Amino acid sequence: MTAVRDPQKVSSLGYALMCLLARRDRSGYELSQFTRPPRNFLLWSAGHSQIYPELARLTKAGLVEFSAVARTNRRDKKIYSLTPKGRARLTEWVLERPRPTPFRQELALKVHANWLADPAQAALLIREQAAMAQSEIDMIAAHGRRLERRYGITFPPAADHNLFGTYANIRYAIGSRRQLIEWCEWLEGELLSVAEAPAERRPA
Amino acid sequence: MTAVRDPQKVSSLGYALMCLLARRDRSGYELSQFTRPPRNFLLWSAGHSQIYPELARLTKAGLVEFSAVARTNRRDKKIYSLTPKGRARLTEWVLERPRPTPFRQELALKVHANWLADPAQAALLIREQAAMAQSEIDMIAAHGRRLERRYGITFPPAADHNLFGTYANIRYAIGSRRQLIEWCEWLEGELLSVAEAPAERRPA
DNA sequence: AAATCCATGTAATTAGTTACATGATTCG
DNA sequence: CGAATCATGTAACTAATTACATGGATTT
Repeated sequence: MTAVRDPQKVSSLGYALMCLLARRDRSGYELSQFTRPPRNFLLWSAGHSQIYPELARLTKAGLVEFSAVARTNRRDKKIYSLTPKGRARLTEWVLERPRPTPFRQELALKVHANWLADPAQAALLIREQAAMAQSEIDMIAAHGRRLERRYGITFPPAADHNLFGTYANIRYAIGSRRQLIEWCEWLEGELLSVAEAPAERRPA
Repeated sequence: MTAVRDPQKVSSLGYALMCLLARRDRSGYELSQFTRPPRNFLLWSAGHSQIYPELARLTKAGLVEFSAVARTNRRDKKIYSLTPKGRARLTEWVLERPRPTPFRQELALKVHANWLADPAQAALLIREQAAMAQSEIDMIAAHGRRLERRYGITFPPAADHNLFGTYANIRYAIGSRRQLIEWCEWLEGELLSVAEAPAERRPA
């Protein structure tokens, strides 16, 4: 009675890879570039060690296939593509309700337990987070400009353009970081306001 | 050479539980209420099946301890509390850089692959997401009001108040959802603009 | 009477991370 | 000549989800 996983069931990561393959054929290595910085902020985070086995599963399920590209003195390169079956499944899936994202941010924990620490030092941590968010915005915006150049378009693209989804996700990624920065700035101000209070009025 | 995990190493979930116990002693069941809706948006998502083993690990590591409360006709209830060692560890940890949150939202994938679907139907999905975010905002705001009543305070609390971290996280949770709603509204508008275009101008 | 809450756990499986392993090419 | 990039994989482990299991008390 050892349960075996339904080989037709596709994980979120599987769909992420299929989303990319729907646009164009790619190798596992190329796919892995989308799941790590700076592109990971737009789609799905994953390491390459998760991607290769997932591609094997998708292949077994008949949702993707690959052609081996032989190369002199090197291991074969596998170029994956969506099968018609894979495209059909992906197209259905796109309109289904996404599963809710579990909320797990260490920063929230540290803010929750903030009262244990010195406010001035906590403010420093928050300032650093804001700076990181800003540099991520810069990276993402630079990536957007690269795309505009490469495809000879200007953002925003029409909503039925191939790259519209990517643009929408860039917009989201930047917007959510701006919101984070605003929050950090408010938080830093609050923390500094108690940190700056005369020492006699604060507990040792 | 089978590697065994360092019993002193604490997972993020472990710190989440310690954060809660730093405020007051609680049972495993009570802790689990914080890690699922509606409170999960403020701290850390987890199921109870993850919490009970984690409490056992923290106990073994000497970071928390419990006193069994005997109850007639019922299984003992365990009330956990932070040990001095646990409090020290938590206090150090609060000021350390949080690990980056991996980005994994199915919605982003569906938006990426949006061009495969009918824009009018995609717009519906997006509208639904915005509505969900709004009802989450309402739940979180209601939770905030409950806290104000229960502790006889008015938000915002002073930055050195016990509940300041909770308030800050409520603010973040609401702000990020507002930002999501704005994005959804923009996105819906864009999708409808191509959906409403005369049929002759769109591909079948 | 049924559903939900209180309360605590374990088992099985899937998902994700970190480390190990290999080897050519290209760039500075 | 050393580092980064291209390229593909496996092994070991940690984290998270889903399902199984139990049972009294309270609410509808």
